[in-house]
Amino acid sequence: MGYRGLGSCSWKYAYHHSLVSVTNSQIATTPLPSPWRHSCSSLHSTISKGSSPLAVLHAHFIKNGCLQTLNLANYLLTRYVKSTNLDHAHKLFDEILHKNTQTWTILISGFARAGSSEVVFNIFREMLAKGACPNQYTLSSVFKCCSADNHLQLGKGIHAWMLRNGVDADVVLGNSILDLYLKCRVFGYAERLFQLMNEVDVVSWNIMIGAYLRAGDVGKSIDMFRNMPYKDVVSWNTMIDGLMQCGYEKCALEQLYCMVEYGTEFSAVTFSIALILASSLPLMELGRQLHGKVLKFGFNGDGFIRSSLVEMYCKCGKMDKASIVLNDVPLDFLRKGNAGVICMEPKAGLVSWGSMVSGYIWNGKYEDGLKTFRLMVRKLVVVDIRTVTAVISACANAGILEFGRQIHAYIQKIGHRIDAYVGSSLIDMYSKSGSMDDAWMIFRQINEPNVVLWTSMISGCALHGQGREAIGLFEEMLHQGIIPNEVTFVGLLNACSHVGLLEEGCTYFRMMKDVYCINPGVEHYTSMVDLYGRAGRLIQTRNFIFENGISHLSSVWKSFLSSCRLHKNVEMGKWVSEMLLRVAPSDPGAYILLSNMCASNHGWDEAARVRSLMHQRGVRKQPGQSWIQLKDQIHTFVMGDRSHPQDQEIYSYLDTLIGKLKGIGYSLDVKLVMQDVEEEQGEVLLSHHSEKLAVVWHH
DNA sequence: ATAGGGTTAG
Repeated sequence: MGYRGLGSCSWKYAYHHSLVSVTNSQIATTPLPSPWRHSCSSLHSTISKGSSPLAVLHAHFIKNGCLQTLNLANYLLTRYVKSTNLDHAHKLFDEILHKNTQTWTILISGFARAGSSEVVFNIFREMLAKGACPNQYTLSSVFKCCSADNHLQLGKGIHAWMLRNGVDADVVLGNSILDLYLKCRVFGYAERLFQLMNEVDVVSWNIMIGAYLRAGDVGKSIDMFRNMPYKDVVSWNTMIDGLMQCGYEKCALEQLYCMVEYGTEFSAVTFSIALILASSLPLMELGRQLHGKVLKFGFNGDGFIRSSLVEMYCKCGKMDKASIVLNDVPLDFLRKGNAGVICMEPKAGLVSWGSMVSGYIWNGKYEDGLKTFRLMVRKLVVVDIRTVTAVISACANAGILEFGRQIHAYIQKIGHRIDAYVGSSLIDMYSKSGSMDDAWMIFRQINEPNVVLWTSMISGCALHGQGREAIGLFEEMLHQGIIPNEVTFVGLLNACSHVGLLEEGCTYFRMMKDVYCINPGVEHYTSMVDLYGRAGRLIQTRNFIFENGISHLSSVWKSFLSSCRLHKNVEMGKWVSEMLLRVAPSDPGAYILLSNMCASNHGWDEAARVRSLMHQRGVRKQPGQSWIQLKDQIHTFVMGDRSHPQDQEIYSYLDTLIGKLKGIGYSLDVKLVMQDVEEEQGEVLLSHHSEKLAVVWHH
């Protein structure tokens, strides 16, 4: 085992024979070396006194000069790495004077597993500089870091070096190179490598299929999935999860049933994925069956699965069931006295607590969410920052600023540093709820070159129509060497279109394609159509749509239609709405927009015809709602709503307010009402718009 | 030693 492939290569440093032979001694797999065994009993007393066993061993090695015995030193190094004590590992590493390939490799693979890519690259460079010869393990660790860090150049360089020197890669090493190329989206290279590899195993196929799914190429991945010679659990998991991520929930469910039929045993990951599937469909029945199996197979101690269960019940609206899962301590694990599981438990438990809090928010039960969060804080000392992040994100999407603020305060109280993750979700929350000052404060406070962080600030500016600020941020970001991604450009283009910065928008769109090689997605195209349309360049808009082959996207036509209305171009508007209805016959928005446009030109008959067509086709529109939060309570309003306990007061106050507004020259744009109602009635409907009701309640 | 699950932004 161990060293192969590189042994025969013409490694350019000559003195490697000795190193290579040492490499062949299999330190990590041999039983404890004898000096260690001798000192075992003497060590035992020291260890039991409470000092760290590894540190004691380390001290012992230094005292007896064992560190310069390579296999002993490597053994200790392995122990440090396995206990994820990387600082100590590095220190020990520096103390070892004569390192062999294995010494370097142990350290490199340790840091690679911890995700410290930069450290790995540095050690690897040092290793080459010292003339040590990397083996298959070393290289696959380095490749892993390359793919985690998107470091295509380095990976390519090493691969080229391997080819030049006739270094064979075994399957594992081949797979890590394959993974690198796929993670960096150079599919051509990956495909050629896949064909040229001497040996291809399940993992290779899984890597390929997973990559195609991530890229959204469902057809190709299904094709490969069918043709692969053997499928393991991971293959099925990858396929089911990927289909779900691509929005093919039904297909994913089908594959899940196929998997059962095929006879592949479920792993913990399968349960986790299947439960997420059940909550996104949502299929309560499937979820309950899965829950039964989870209990049967004893997977209920797994934090991921528990939180998926909680989330599933929350999404199905069964909060009581969710809270039962949450409070169900896995007694099995306690009884077995499985120390590892119990140690993991607080963290895993927190994941499900976080899901529970998010679940309450999802279901609009903010009070319960807050209560659960407080309980969580009281019961568990350490709060996992990741779950807190998810909760903040839920707050942002539900628009409950107060809750988010409390969590923010809590994070500061426990003294946790606000990193890019939490920061991004906080910025998102503050900007969505209108507190731009707070958003800026967080942004300035973090000062990290993180794309998501900058993107959330740019998007926040876009949301508030601060186009110039967004552009300023973007330029500053480029100046700092941060590479923008597709989401960054969504925010930036939106900012441009909101403010009507046509020139700038076009420049950035070109920059995105030409400089950053990002293929525009639906959002980018829609933004561009919006940009041209709002600027009144209707012909240009039409040309843009056909030139880019995006006439199948309903969002594009909807934006175009709004622009037609904005610039009162009825003729173009009619044509656009025909296109829209052809593309999206079951989208209520299409009918509303069209009927609105007819109505604003007094084409009441036509407007009514559109509406009846909509009813005929069974398309229904959800009425718009507005919320407002006062203290701990959320008040919900629908247009013309009379259900609020204090509706009398609200309406009379609203009428007084509108009377006053009219007195100072405010007029309601009756054209904005889509129905064929009398002018007067239209005014009433508009003035009782849900947002107005909510605002009035506030006073 | 290589692949798979839930921290952030549209």
